[in-house]
Amino acid sequence: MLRLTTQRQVILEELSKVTSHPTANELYDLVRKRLPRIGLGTVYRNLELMADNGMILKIEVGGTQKRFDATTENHYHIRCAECGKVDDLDIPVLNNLVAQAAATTSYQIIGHHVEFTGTCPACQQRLAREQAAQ
Amino acid sequence: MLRLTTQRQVILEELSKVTSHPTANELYDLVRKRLPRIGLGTVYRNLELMADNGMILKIEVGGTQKRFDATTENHYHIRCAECGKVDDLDIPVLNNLVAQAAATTSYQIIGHHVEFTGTCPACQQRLAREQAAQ
DNA sequence: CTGCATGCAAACCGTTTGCATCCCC
DNA sequence: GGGGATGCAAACGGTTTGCATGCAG
Repeated sequence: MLRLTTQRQVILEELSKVTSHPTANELYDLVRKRLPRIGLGTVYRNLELMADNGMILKIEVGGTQKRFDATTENHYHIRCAECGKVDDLDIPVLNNLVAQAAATTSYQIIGHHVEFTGTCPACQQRLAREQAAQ
Repeated sequence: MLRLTTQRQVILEELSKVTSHPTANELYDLVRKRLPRIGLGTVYRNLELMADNGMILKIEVGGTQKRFDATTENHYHIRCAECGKVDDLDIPVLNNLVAQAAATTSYQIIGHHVEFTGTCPACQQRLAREQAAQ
């Protein structure tokens, strides 16, 4: 089944090196430093494939682009409404919430995700500076 | 400020009539029955505008398209991994979660959203039928 | 050797935007 | 009358896909 190609290895390695929840394009830039001839399509195909196989986590949060994470255990995120940056949140996963939801819906539940929206420190400063300038 | 145009009224009315969290395109189809000459751009512009003014809720969940909701109070959703359908979940909003998150991040928190993933009843049946057929 | 995986480029789809015209205040 | 709002169509950005070739098993 899953063939162990150089591209696949390098994509996974580069994703593991980084904690920034990169988009496919950001990862493409990282991987291209080691494999200059890799195609963007290959990056997309492999990210999708590895996510399906549970090797990585696909984070489909608000904002336009999908993001990826080498940490596969469920955890929550906060996204900056200004710049789109995504950080991990260190709060416990609410497993009891799944039971609660299961009791009120006829869907068969697969998983859940909590996403906070906020302003990251850098954008807080920038906004304060811009306001002061007026 | 917000001018009360026919288009704006009709978009809001049609969104209020419906509980299905329509995408911009679905809403465009609904609105076009009453205003055949309305442009898709107008629908997008007004949805964005009304969301910014707190008149409607913009739901940026997983999946590709944004969805909209005339109910503006925070509530949680479940999305079918198969067909993309989105339904409301009748579980209480976790306001204490915001305090918990605030304590562990340097972001200034604006809000939060919980999204469950699952298989909707219709897709459960379809999948069972497809499996039986093999 | 076989067929899955790749590189490349074109297509796709949802969304945004520029512009001339319109019409609400 | 003036400035925001509209309709239209073109542009945009992220993602997917078709195809000929390459390479892992």
